[in-house]
Amino acid sequence: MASSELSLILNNANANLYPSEPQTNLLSMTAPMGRPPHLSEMTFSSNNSTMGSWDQVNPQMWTRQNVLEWIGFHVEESRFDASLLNINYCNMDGITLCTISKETLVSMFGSMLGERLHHSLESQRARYATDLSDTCLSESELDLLDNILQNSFPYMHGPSLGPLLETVVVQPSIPSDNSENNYSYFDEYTNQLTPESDHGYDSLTESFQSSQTGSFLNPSSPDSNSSDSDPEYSEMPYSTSTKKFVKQESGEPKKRGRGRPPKCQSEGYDHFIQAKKSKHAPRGTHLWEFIRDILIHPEKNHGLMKWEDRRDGVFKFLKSEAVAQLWGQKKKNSSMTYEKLSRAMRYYYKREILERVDGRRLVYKFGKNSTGWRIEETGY
DNA sequence: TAGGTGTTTCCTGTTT
DNA sequence: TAAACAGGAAACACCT
Repeated sequence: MASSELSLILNNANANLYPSEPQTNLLSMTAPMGRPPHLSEMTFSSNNSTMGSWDQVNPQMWTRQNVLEWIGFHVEESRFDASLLNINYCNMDGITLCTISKETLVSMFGSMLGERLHHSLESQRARYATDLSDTCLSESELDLLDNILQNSFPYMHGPSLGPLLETVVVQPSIPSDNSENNYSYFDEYTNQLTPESDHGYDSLTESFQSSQTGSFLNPSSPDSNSSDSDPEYSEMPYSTSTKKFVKQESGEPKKRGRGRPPKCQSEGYDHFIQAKKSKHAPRGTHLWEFIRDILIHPEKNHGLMKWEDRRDGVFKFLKSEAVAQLWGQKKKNSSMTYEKLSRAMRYYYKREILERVDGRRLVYKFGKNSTGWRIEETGY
């Protein structure tokens, strides 16, 4: 099932995994290093009480900046004493925000501001509430988001928190059928992974902007196997579906030919191409490096992958589709699946970047041409 | 601009 | 029966 929010979560994850560009600071931080700044130590720079870009976006699509901007707007509007707030409560993205109940908002921001925020949030959501009937998160996604929330608000305990995920809905624009979307595992990843891994891929902002333009409309969804009659395609705003392209070409849906079909030239697709070209992925970050980076930070990968034999470089995918989605987000490709990822992995056999591990599913081994994963290299 | 590289996409068939 | 594996084929995007 589609999930632009999960896509955003992935963007966040990738932005944190591979922070390539400085984020636009909405806040001027004056707090000393080493501790999270209190809200009173910051100045909202959202044009003082003017609505920011958040007003133009579905709350579920808000970035952390959008959320901060939104909170800042209401702090200003209500002349609320910002010193009473904790910045930790403001550090969330839209999807997380939308899972929070009114009671929780009140407990976080106080009755006055909390209620105001809740009211504003509901209003905003109502503005963008379209066809949410079939876009609820799957149970596993809810579980995963629950984890996200636990990670995001570790300081919030007790019954007041309530069932935060009850209200989670997702948008239909970016199909992503994977049930293992546990991407905010990386929410706290900031600057944790190997610095070399930052090769100028995505920034959160750009990922978000691109997704806003429809750049990531998903041409196929992994679990559906995307049959030609998949109604999802006909509802896509832009004709980015390769299958659709084939259909249009031949008139009658038939077996498509081998290989990657040429992409269509619709206006939407031009936009897509533009977005991609303007933010190309430079060399340096390869799939195997991406995999390696997840592996060499076991304390952060939260069960996506694990070492089977650290010394020999044998590892296993625990959440294969989640890893694939994460990789897809990194490459701005929302239709990435484990099947495709694994094909790319298999090409590494020839180059001896990976070695085959026979008889074991989801298990691979680094080959002699891979680097940076050995204990001697990483130091741990 | 052409060629190389590294995927990405899709496929059929096989194995677990 | 589904998921994963295997590998051919071709397209695509980026780099040199």
